[in-house]
Amino acid sequence: MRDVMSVTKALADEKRTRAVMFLRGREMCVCQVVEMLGLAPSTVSKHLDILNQAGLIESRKAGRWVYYRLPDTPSASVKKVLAWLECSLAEDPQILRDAKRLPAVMGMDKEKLCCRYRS
Amino acid sequence: MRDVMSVTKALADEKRTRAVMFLRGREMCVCQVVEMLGLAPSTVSKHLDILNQAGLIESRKAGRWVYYRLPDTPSASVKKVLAWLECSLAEDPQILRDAKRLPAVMGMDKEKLCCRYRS
DNA sequence: CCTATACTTCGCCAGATAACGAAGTATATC
DNA sequence: GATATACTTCGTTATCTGGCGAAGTATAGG
Repeated sequence: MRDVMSVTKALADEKRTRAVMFLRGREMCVCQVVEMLGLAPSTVSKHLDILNQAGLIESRKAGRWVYYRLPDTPSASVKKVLAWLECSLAEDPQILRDAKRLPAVMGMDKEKLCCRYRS
Repeated sequence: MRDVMSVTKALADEKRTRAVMFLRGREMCVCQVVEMLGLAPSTVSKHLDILNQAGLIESRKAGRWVYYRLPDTPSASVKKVLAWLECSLAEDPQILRDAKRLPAVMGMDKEKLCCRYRS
């Protein structure tokens, strides 16, 4: 029960669900997610932690950066719920907007990107 | 997005998720759900409304009683999420406890059951 | 070392949510 | 009709949650 509830609660926030969706197929550091969601770094960090605790994403530390991605070997339960999101949100306008914007954010110079949220 | 969020928010509460689970394969009136969850009728009514709005259950009015059940023809999305719950919670202790108690509650005289929450 | 920086943790605040009982609605029964 | 009853709606309260900025942690580079 606790595992399932941690997943449903994690996904019961639009920003977190969007984050899961744009982590499909790529790694992102926190500041890239910050740029995509337009939230404060501390807020994004918390969101990512909640998704991580639910097993919906995992993290990798590389120097100063922390990269988040979908789990390499998700549990059967997580795999199913990700597949559900995938097909239920495939044509969602917000998700499509995010997907369209994603390449630009991924391509941005990290220096400029990370400095951005201090202005 | 709104549809998906209404589902995740509906399931982000343990009582509501339990309710979905014990509505599998049977209709229940509100007072039976009240008995199962141990909550006030007004609270249960609200929970059932939230599940209903998300398309996870539907209702049928019969005289003074309102019966709730899983949807006869769920959307593809709802069908998938119900299947996910089904398999992720199959062996959950709380769900098993509920399943064990369910027959007794279903077998109770409705008069006694519904009067119960006025004491 | 010392500074800069990428991220997290902490403390706080505003808004959302779950819970209840009381009041309201609708339907069966007398 | 009047009463009882099954449920819903409303109003209130306590708790949870999402948001921020400030302070803390850890790592790269001078």
